[in-house]
Amino acid sequence: MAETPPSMVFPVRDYDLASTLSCGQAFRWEHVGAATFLSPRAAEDVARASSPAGSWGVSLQVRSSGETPPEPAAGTAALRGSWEGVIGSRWVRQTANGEGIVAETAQSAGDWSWLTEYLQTGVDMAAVLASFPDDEPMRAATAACRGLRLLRQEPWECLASFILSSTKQIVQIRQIIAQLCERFGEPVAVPPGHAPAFAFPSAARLADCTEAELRDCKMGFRAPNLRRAARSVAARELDLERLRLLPADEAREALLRIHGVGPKVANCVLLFAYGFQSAFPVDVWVLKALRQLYFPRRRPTPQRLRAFTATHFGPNAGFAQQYLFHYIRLTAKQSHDRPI
DNA sequence: TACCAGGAGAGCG
DNA sequence: CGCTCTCATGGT
Repeated sequence: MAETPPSMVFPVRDYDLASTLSCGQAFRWEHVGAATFLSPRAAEDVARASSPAGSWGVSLQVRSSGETPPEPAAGTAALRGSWEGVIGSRWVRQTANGEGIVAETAQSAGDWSWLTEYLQTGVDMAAVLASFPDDEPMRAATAACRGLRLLRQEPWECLASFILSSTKQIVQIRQIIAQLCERFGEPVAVPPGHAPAFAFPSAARLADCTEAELRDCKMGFRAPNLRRAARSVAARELDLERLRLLPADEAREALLRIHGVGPKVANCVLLFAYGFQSAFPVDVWVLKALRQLYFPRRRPTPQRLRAFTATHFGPNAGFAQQYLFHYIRLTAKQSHDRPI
């Protein structure tokens, strides 16, 4: 008898799975629309607590000073449907229902700590939100992006991904990484009949690639940077695990020594892989948000801006940054969809 | 068609 | 420090 594929329900509130998996922290999650489930049990898990969209995540306490009643943030992706991807060497499908997240794998899932760690389901969002500055921009951002979370990713995949991210649109980063995984990643177990899936290629594997092979994945001038980083990790000149033990500033220094890693990419890795909550990546979008929301009339010098981001947003500045990032992109999209 | 994208590095004043 | 130019590719 074939045993039923593993599935599990994680009860968690204030978790917008769609926004979190698609907002540009990680680049491999695919939305698959209506879920087709491996097992009746998983389908049951999803259906059991399924509820109308409006009642999802209602427990959150943040709202913009007595204005709108709590309802799903405008612009967030549909609650229905699933997200498929690979974490480490495990294929996984995730579906949000009314009470939490239903996860399915293709093979033994062990104790699922690999998934709860990745999703950071144990984070107390009320505490995080309470630590944000009480100003209008943050009120607006947290109200619009309710349930947005930070993932905790594997350092090499995160570093490599963000080396590839510079001056690229998110859709394009996804394409590059998809090709990289398909060509150089180890295949992982998938459900019967499912399209093949691949792990993110190891540093050792990418270190063996020629620059031309990497350029074939359309990464352009980023190819030599990725290759050098891969060789450095593979040769144990750079120990990414060691960085976990360091203070944030020392870990940042180590990352900045990598060719192709500047302040923005270093902060992304500090935040998305190592969980240094103070890291505050400033990309073109966050820069736009900061100027528009906090410095509407004058143009702050880079130095002034650095001082501001280092002090204004508190101990969870990185979290605040992700809310600003998502918020400014939502409003940009909306104004594009429906010009005034 | 132009402009821009989750930048970084090198050269310059 | 702050400015500018280049790098490769494709989306909007």
